[in-house]
Amino acid sequence: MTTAAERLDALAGFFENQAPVAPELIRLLDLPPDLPDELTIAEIADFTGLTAHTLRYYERIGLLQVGRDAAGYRRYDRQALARIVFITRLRLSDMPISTITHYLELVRQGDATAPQRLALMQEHRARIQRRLRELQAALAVTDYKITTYGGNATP
Amino acid sequence: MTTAAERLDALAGFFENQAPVAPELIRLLDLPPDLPDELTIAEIADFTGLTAHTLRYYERIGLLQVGRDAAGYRRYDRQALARIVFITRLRLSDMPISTITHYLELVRQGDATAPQRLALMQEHRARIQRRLRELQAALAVTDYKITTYGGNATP
DNA sequence: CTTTGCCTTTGAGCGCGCTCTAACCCGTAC
DNA sequence: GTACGGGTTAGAGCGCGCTCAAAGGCAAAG
Repeated sequence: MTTAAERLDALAGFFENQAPVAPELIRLLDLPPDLPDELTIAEIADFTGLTAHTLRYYERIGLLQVGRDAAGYRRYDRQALARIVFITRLRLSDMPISTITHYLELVRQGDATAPQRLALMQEHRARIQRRLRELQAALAVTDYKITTYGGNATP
Repeated sequence: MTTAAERLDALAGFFENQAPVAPELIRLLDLPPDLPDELTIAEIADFTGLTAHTLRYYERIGLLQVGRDAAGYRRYDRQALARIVFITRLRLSDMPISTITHYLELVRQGDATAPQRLALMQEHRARIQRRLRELQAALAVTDYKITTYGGNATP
């Protein structure tokens, strides 16, 4: 069994494809080959590492749309799963939920919004790169401290 | 004039030195050579990019101790400045304020706590590295999206 | 039939890190 | 003197992203 994080890696980037998730992806994702087409909230939570609470919250604020079965229970198909993974990836890079919502809204509006989506992603990439530089600077300070402690107990 | 961010880089890592800030650092930091020994809150805010509100807040929660002049105004010496920069660096790498407070408390307790401080920094370094990997994964997804938009307007 | 456990909804609560407000004080410029 | 642009305090408020609680429904196991 892989970890939730590894599975996220495997699925990320594919949420917009209308085509069904490719078989090799399913293998990568460690899904049982006889995986039902629809997953429960508990399975999605287990798979992605999000809590069921968070998944319901995402739906409540309009970040996600999920169907229901006869009993009123949520049913997630493979595309929903891929979308959740994509959202998770954006969240992990600190994209605000409002921006993700906006992005997905653009997707729903169709091809005409592609340039805006591109711009949004480029801006996000720049932000990530700034953040990477910040973190590397912080890492340097931390390493400096660690080295100092290693060589000399006096701060 | 350098930016606040560049000045932060120059000062980071030196807060614990009891020695006065070295002259070459002062040059790096773009401080006027006749810099008074004590700075006002507005100067510190300008220098670090923090707001005066935030500086007061940090002091209120015990993260910082700052002296007062005759009129009751805060006066920051060079060591205080270096400490603020160090704190800022840790904050930028998402160290919780409570952990920074704890770390500075250990520093105040003296050399005996060096091993604990070392451990704390090592743990923090590991966290930063995890975060760097996460961000790089997110960057890959973002780049995938950008490439897709570049090659083909259809998502 | 009842227990058990997971599901549903709405709404409230929370932890973090600021950020702002109100009421007041200080020192320089006119 | 008085206006003005700083500073001071204690305390309240806020935005974000969850997280939990209450009250109840569904279905398989015993």
